[in-house]
Amino acid sequence: MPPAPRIQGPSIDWPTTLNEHQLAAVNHREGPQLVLAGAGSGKTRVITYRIAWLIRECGIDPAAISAVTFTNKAAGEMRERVEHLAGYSVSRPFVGTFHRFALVLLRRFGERVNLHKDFAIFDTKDQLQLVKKALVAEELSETSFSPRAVLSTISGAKNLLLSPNAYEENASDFFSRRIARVYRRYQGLLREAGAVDFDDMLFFAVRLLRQDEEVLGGYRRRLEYLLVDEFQDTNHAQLELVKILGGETPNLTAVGDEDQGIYRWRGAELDNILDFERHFPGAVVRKLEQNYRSTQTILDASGAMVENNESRRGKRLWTDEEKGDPIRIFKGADEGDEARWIVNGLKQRRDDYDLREMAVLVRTHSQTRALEEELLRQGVPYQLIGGVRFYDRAEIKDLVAYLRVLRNPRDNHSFDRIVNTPPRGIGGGTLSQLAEHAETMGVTLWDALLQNQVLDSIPARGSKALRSFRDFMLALMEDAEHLDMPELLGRLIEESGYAEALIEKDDSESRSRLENVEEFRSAAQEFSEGRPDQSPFECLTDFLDHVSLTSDLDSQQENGGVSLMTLHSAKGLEFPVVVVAGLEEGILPHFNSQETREDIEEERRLLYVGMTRAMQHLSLTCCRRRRIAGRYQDQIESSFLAEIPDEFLDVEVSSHRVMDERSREVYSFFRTPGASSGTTGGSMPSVGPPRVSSSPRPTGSPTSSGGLQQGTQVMHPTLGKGVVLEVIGSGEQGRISVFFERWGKRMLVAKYAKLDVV
DNA sequence: AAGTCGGGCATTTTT
DNA sequence: TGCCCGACTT
Repeated sequence: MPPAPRIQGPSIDWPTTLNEHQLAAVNHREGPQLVLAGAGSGKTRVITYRIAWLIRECGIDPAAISAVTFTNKAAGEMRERVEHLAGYSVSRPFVGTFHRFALVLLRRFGERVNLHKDFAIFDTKDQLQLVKKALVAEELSETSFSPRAVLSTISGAKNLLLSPNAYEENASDFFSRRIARVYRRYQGLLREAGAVDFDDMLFFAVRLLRQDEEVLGGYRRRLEYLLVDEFQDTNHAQLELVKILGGETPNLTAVGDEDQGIYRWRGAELDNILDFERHFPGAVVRKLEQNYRSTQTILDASGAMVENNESRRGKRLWTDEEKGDPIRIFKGADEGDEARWIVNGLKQRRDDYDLREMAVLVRTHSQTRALEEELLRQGVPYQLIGGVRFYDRAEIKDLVAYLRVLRNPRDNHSFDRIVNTPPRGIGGGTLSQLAEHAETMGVTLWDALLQNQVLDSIPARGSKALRSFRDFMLALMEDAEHLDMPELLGRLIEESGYAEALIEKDDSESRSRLENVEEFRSAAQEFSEGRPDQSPFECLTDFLDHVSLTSDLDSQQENGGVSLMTLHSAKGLEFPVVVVAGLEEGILPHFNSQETREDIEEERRLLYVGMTRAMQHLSLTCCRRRRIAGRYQDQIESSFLAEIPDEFLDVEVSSHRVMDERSREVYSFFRTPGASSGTTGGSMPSVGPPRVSSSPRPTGSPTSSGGLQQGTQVMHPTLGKGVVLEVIGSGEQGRISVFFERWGKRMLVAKYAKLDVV
């Protein structure tokens, strides 16, 4: 419960609380401004103080201010700080995520863009299943159209605000024309189910504002000041949303750091921040370069590295604090050796730091295994951040699907999920008959289920099960009108046989599932208690929205251990002690992200984000050999390592030698006939100083498969050195199988292979 | 209709 | 090496 309304927060002495540049950004009056806020330069501070300043010093109505960010967590922290600084008042500024902003809009006016009144929000897993359904409907095979790839294409289209029609108009090749059809079908399935996906929320919000002058007018009149955090992560739709809301003369404060843009692969456009003045003419640009987090060594080292990026405006971070320790580099023998060194190092720091002040950052989740094993072995408590999310668990998704159907029985997708969960004798045969009836009648599965003549035409066993399913669902729907949510959930878990099925099984997994079910129920309880004057139905809608938009229901609880997480999830955090592990080619930069300059630059930013999380002590590690996907591979240290000047480094090379059967095999493979050059180098990474030339890639003219034969040594612009194993076919169909020393066997399409003979 | 086995396959993931 | 999906079995 909020405390009694009051207007004033604590008194603020602005000039002593903020540095000169922060103050200028906070005191900015009219028009657009871009605040380029380096890591640790106090960007959240600028946003929160600016809101407080507008309210307290300029007398702006809080309701005329909106601040949007990307994560619930950031929004929550910001809200808290704003309330503290600005004090409570009758109205409040909107502080939340882009998606929540759009959701508020669409819950009110969604019907004006043909959205279902009670639309559900489908998450990534729902989306993927829907894409699969769409592929089946379009008679396309999953082998040639990978659902994930199709989904990401659709998502990309939506981010660019391309409707299925618009996308189709731009689709020139065979592949994208097919995708256009899947996109259209996918969107149809969503509509049919009365649902939207994450991307739709932004898409339809923009569409609504574009086509409905009344709604837009209302927003423009009310909303005077807009603040956007993490502007480097905005995609086209979000930029458009900001532009529309801002109108001709946007009072926009955009805060961001192009060096920390790490979501390009998800549609974020760095150009939104790089070309800010073009998007918002007359914009004032300010830089925050004083850092309050790290030592000068960390700032200089990371700065020197990220300077290799072209896509940046450039800045130089400095601090009043001391120079600090050099950055420790460790080159291990393998991932076990690496983990051992890391854990030993953390243990040594235990005297000076709490374990929760330490973090190990990795590029991919799979890297955590070796680290976890070692932490476990040495008895060092740790917490894995961002593993399986609560709401992603099957049992939670089941219950959510039940609730969705209760709220909106048209939701075929959720219907599919629960109709036989737990197993109640409604198998594929019965279901496809029901679906057929629904199809011919042109109604939803649920509507078909209500028709007695439909059930009568289905064999007795199946129809009996369907009837009983229908009856308890009908009863629950009635309950949903007047029971509060915890009670409704209780009855649901009971009537559906969900609890019973789990209790009956009684293995360790079922028990933990049952626990999660209970946890879900108490989450519902807590939620509904917080809003006593809502009708049960409204409360249900809000709760489902909350579940969809919240990544971890019970935000990570602190267990006092070392934090283990990916570089992506480390953004926005800081730790006195940080280790970034796996600085190897193929890991960081990741092998799927080194096709283009933009790919590489994003990987470099990823490392930059990791390094700048560190306050006092930073270590970077790599190893000569690593098990990747179950196979040992020889590794080459990341070229990023060579971009950090030696003066900041303290390098240690592991004395452990690695030369077992398998690596010898690979080694000898490259010394066999044909490899006359005598450069044994290849598969054995150098142990010397980290000096890899920054442009080692000879790019010659691409060759056709002509001239290539088994045993030919070749060079690929990104995959590196390899040996041709086999040439298959020729011309359009030609394939070449190559064994790359770094990646192993790869099949390439001859036409595009870009191979040079060595 | 539901459980078991084996092949294919492996990023990052704020909402 | 382990997970997930699909085919196959009972």
